[in-house]
Amino acid sequence: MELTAVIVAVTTGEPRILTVDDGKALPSGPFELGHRSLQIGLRSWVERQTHHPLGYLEQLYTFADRDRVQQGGQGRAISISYLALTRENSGSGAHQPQWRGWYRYFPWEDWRSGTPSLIEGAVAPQLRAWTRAAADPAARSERKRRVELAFGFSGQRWNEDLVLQRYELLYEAGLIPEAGHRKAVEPVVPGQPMVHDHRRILATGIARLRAKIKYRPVFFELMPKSFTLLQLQRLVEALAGQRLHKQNFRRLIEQQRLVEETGEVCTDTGGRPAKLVRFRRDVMLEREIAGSKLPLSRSA
Amino acid sequence: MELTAVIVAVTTGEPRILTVDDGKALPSGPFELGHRSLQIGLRSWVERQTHHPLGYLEQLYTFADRDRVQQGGQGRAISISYLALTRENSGSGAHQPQWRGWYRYFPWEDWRSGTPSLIEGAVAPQLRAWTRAAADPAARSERKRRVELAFGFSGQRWNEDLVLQRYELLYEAGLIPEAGHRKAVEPVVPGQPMVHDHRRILATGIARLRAKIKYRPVFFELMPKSFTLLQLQRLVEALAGQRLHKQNFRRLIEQQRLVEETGEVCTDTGGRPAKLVRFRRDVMLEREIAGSKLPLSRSA
DNA sequence: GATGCATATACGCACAGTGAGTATAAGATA
DNA sequence: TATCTTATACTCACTGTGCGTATATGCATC
Repeated sequence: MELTAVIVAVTTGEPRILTVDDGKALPSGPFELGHRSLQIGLRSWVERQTHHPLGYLEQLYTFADRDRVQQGGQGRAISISYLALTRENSGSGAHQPQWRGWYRYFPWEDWRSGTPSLIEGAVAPQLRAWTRAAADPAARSERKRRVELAFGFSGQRWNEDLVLQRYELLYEAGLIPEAGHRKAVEPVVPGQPMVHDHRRILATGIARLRAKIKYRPVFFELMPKSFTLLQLQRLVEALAGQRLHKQNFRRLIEQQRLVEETGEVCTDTGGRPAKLVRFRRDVMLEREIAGSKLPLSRSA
Repeated sequence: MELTAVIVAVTTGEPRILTVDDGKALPSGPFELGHRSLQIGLRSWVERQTHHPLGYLEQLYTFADRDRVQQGGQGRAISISYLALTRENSGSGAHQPQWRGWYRYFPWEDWRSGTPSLIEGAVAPQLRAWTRAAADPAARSERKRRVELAFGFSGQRWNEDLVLQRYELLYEAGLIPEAGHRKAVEPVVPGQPMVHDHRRILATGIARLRAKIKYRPVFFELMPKSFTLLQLQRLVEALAGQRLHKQNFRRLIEQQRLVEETGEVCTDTGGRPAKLVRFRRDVMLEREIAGSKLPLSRSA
């Protein structure tokens, strides 16, 4: 049994993850520690690695497929993955794990400066070729539908949450080196590979985080104690891979009363100094009871 | 390694789960089947049990705590739990698993006929006593806050999604028999216990399902081929444990174009016959790209 | 067969949330 | 001082949603 962790921090506007083996793997290992629960063991392990208190920890998924061969060969290898949010702290030393920007692994996921050029340059044509290569018309239209849905070709908006679906489509289409397709000259989509299914686990983590920030303000775990609203916006944009509307972002944060002013200002913003704010920890919990999208009946 | 499944069906307006051991346990077992993935193995196993195709299957959570002692004593016992949606089919035979209404295990979760009486009768007073029994004022106010949040005392709306939080609070307060608190005469809250942590797994499943129906129409997996809108509403109400506003529910379903008319009507409704509708499978996939709650910037 | 009952279906209205734009404030810098 | 840059305030339109009223259409009953 093995744990794998997607440990996220955002530094200088870039979302990064903690990696080992020169960026080719996520930190993982057999965590047969003496702790009462996996969660607690993982938490202390991550805190030793990052020298930062771990704000948020969440289980992602458990893989236990037969392809995952266990060392020793008896039974299935089980891999439990976690998502953790923290802040980067340059742990020195040669054998320290390293922080890497996550868009290096998924360059097609960063839409902050508009549509990434590799979408039209590499992804779209190769996915279209894969679509055409389907065996029968039914499979072809099914592929077409999935591609259009996940990548927003044909007009739909790009949905930043579908990270995993997009990765799996590319994988299925043989455009991901990890798929290990036979053809030697197989063209692949840019993006650094990882060992085993680590890039898939990372995609799961990014997708989960992107979905989560919409209904729970977990992003505060990634911020310093005090910050400006623009810094917060840049962080959310970094995670979502999308530009946000500045005025509306402020309104959202303010009307939810997520922050309070510290009284100080930050003058190194270039223009008018911005007020520094801090996160109101107490609302984190209030937010929990938020809304439902069911048409509830209060009276009857 | 063990799999545990929360298998849900809704019959005659009651959400039910497949149980074994006279309702005291969820179906589970060491699934060392020859299948490629756990998912596939579990799917075929459930389909054999229910004689129905399994519409929806989702991993819930993996427990691997030290308290869970493995038979044989080596290492942790790992338990992977799944949520499955299907339709009930009375499998005959004496040793067949049995369907049980899930509110038998969580009577405080059914608000369809107003606030359950056991909330004011048993839950609230005992939770208040537990709150008062905290060691210091800080712990007391923390308990108070958590209780008010989860159970909506002090004015907030009842949030039907917080099934797990409520169960864990009651557990922590010693009001759940499974907690195995020392005191022999410990008063407990009504609700049938289960073996091990099965009731906790069930709570996880209910919570996940209640959250899911808000942004993905999974409830169609639980319906027959054709149905009336009121039947669909009753099913959603059964899952959510809440009454819904009829006109708004219809509007919601219609404007999302989730169903189409079959042309037939159902006359055994009592009053004016209702049109029969069927689910439009194709929108299931469109729905995926739905909305984001981030203040996106489309132009800039 | 007229009447009432029960359910289905249609429509209207108020209000909150949200996408998007314009305008003003306040510091830095040439 | 003029200009640039960023911060902050305000407006407006549109949509989603909670909730109520009105109408349609079958059935049971007298």
